[in-house]
Amino acid sequence: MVTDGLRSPAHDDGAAPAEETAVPAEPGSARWWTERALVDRRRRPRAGGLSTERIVETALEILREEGLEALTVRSVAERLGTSNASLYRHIASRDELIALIADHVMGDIRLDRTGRGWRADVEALMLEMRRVILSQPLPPSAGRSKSGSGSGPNMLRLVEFALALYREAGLTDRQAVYTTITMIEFVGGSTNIRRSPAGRGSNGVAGAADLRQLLDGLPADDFPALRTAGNLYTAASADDVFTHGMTLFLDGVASQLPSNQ
Amino acid sequence: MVTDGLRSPAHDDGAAPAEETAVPAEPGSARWWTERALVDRRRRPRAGGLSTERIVETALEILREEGLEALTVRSVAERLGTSNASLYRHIASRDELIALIADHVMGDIRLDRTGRGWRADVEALMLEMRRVILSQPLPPSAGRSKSGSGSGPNMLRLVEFALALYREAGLTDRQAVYTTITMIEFVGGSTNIRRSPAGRGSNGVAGAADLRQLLDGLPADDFPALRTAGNLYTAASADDVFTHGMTLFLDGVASQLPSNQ
DNA sequence: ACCTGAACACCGTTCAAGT
DNA sequence: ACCTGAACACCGTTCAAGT
Repeated sequence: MVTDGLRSPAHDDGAAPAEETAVPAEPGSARWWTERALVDRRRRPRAGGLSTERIVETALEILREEGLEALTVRSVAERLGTSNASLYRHIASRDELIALIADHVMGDIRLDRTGRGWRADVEALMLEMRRVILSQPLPPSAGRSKSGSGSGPNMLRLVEFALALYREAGLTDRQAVYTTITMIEFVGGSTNIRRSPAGRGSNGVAGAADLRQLLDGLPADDFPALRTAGNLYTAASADDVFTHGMTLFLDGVASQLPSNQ
Repeated sequence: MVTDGLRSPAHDDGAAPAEETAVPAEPGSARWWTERALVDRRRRPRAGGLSTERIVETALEILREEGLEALTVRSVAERLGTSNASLYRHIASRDELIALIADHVMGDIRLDRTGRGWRADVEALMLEMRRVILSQPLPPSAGRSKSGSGSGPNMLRLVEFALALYREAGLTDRQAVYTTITMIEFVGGSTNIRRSPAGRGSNGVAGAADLRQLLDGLPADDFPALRTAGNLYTAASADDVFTHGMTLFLDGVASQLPSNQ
């Protein structure tokens, strides 16, 4: 399954004189970011013309104002006052656009030390990550879910910051790497589900009544634990769950520090 | 933003005589599952006709054989030998189909006790969840990312099992609920990113060389931690990272047990 | 090198008409 | 109640032709 992304079932192996490009890099992957940096260098933008930057910012506007479904190549072009075909001079596909947006947004994450030790630093970082990811309107994992994700400049900057944090806290290089990746996955996972239908910043409480009703309709004897814990389950806010999960994570990290052994 | 899912910008408030339905429930939400259970009861299937079950199973075939992009309402209809319009007698939209698939797949998760204590039980459960989620071919969070997710019958069955596990381990009701949700989010998050371009069961090692090259091209002084930890970062396998994260999680849970205080 | 109108090959969904 | 052909209103992407 090498020609992923192509629609035609016909492969053209050997037809082209093999210009080293072989398989096109998947948007968001390490190779894609590498190749993109090279291509970007030989651009000759015109006065008042398009640019990747302008495209991404316009796309982000649409995303925030109208949601993911409204974000089409055509809608971006329209808002920019050009034809949709013009965008393909700067991005090769809609997937590329989304990969660019995903990393662009991560640039909003503030990377600050609190001065109150590693645990406070990590906690602040995780809350900040969550804040920014949730400020992204709709595609909970649109960009992040792609394979090889996390290779964009802003994600690398985040990884660098986190690695240093964990190393200074006392973890080994190996532990720091694994813990950093785990942290990123965990925060991402916490924003994937249990967001209320309304979207944005709501806490899941909105759907509590609906969930309550669903549980009430269940066969009484088949879900004893869910029955007794019912109210807690339906009313659990996403923020509280995140705080709890973060505590578990931090406790786990703490138990690996040399000072703890 | 109440008319989510509709394309027309025109609202028809007051036009319809308000048949209690108001806003249509979002596919995968608690209310949607509840309403669906009712509708399913008054079906009168014909001999050899369609059924939601057949549609979901056919869709899953396409998903496994050809990936998410190939899964269209039309392709499902074609494989079933009917017109695409016919499917709309059983599902109201493609989103509904995906929500049904997402929960259907969760039915493959085996819920067994190991007999070796809560920690072994939780570990087995998490590995089993991960196995099944990764066996789902491509939509890492297609169904799970929708708001209010986790209300399908198979997810409820999983939640029930996990709640009982944590309660018996010694957590309070509240802790058990929060820990269960955290666990589900964590496992989901671990399958969202860092899967190799090839898809399936690969461990991220596939893209190691590409990532290595990307790091080598970075400004030397800006990423010191990433530089020194570089090889570990590029070569980290998704399975090893998951195992590490699971250990952090389990250690965190252990520290909350009464026996630990 | 950049931009564009027009077209191609798809989508999901609806609806009137049939059984 | 169920099924369907045909159509509607979109998509992403390509390509020849322009500057």
